[in-house]
Amino acid sequence: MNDNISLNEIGKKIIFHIDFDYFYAQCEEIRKPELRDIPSVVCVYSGREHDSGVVSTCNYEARKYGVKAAMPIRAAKSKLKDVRAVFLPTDIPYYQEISRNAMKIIQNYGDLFEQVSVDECYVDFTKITNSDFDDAKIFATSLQKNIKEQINLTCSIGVGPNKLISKIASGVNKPNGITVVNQDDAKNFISNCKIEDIPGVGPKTALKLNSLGIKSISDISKKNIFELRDALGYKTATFLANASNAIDYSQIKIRGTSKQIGKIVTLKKDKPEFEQIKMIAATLCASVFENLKNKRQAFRVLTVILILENLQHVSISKSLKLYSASLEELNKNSLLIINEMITNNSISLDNIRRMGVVVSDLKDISGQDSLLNYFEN
DNA sequence: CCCTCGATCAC
DNA sequence: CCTCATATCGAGGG
Repeated sequence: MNDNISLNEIGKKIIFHIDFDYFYAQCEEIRKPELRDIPSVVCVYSGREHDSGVVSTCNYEARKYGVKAAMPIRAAKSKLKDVRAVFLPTDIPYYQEISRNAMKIIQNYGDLFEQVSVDECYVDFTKITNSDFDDAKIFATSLQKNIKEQINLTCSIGVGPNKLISKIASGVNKPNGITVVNQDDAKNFISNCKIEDIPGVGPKTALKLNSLGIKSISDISKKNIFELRDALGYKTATFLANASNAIDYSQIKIRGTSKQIGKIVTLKKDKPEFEQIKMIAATLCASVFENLKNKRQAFRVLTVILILENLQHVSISKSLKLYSASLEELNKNSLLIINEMITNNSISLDNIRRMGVVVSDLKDISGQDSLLNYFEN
């Protein structure tokens, strides 16, 4: 992390966090406007059993009935059993296309841009606003209007002196909201947030903080930093201590090529034979390979992940001596690892719930003919 | 330092 | 009942 920034500069920054509202469900509304009036739920069907899987996202009509992201599909259906509602599977390529178009509009504002995910990005508006938060509000309004007019997509924007504040701010007025928190208000703003509002603080970290007697954000700044480090580790402790004072040194970072590519699937409920496991592994490898090929990247590290029936994760990885872009290599090594897992770690086949293949330590190989030959196979 | 593995987060 | 993909951190071993 680059903390190498002079103090004068920090106070002047203006960062936008832009978040597309209920994104997948809103994309579906864009192509099927009739969905706007009824609860709609976009689902990730796992295929394990009928209707097994979770809610990816849903529109605000569905939220009125208590439906939420990450909720089991069956639970969502039960909440909506008495009303007309629509359940749809995800169509990621379609959402990506809408995302690309919207992100393009945002990038046209010119300054430093970091896309965090398909529906989220940060933009540095320091220069274009001349560090004026009133100007920033006008830009946010115009940006929102442009995206709405050109793509028919609504978004929520948080404006702050750093990524942390803008990220939290974008969640304050949703959907279609703008929340501006200037430098002077930032400390007060963060003090009134809940601990779990801080990005990076999930259930586990909240629990650890609680056991230190920390229940509010101002409790964090009162806590001894060394105690905090012992409990949370250096990075998280430092980040949180700063965050509790509305300080965030993290920089907007243009994201290049991916650092890892993976594919994970849920197995059908019946007890798998080893032959089936091998076939699934081959499918996973083929999918990862496709992705690798499209991105023109080679890998050096291969990881196989098993998720057991008790939801425990087990993973084994192997580093190759050389970078590889070969499906053969991928297949061969994934099988080696799976064999090792089953023999060494005494994992029985019918205890496997999900299986995944991930490649990492990736290298861009576009333009390298010798390696590209691998891809033609 | 590098490697491997697990944990955590958040989408 | 419990998806899927990615990034990051830290511990522990070498």
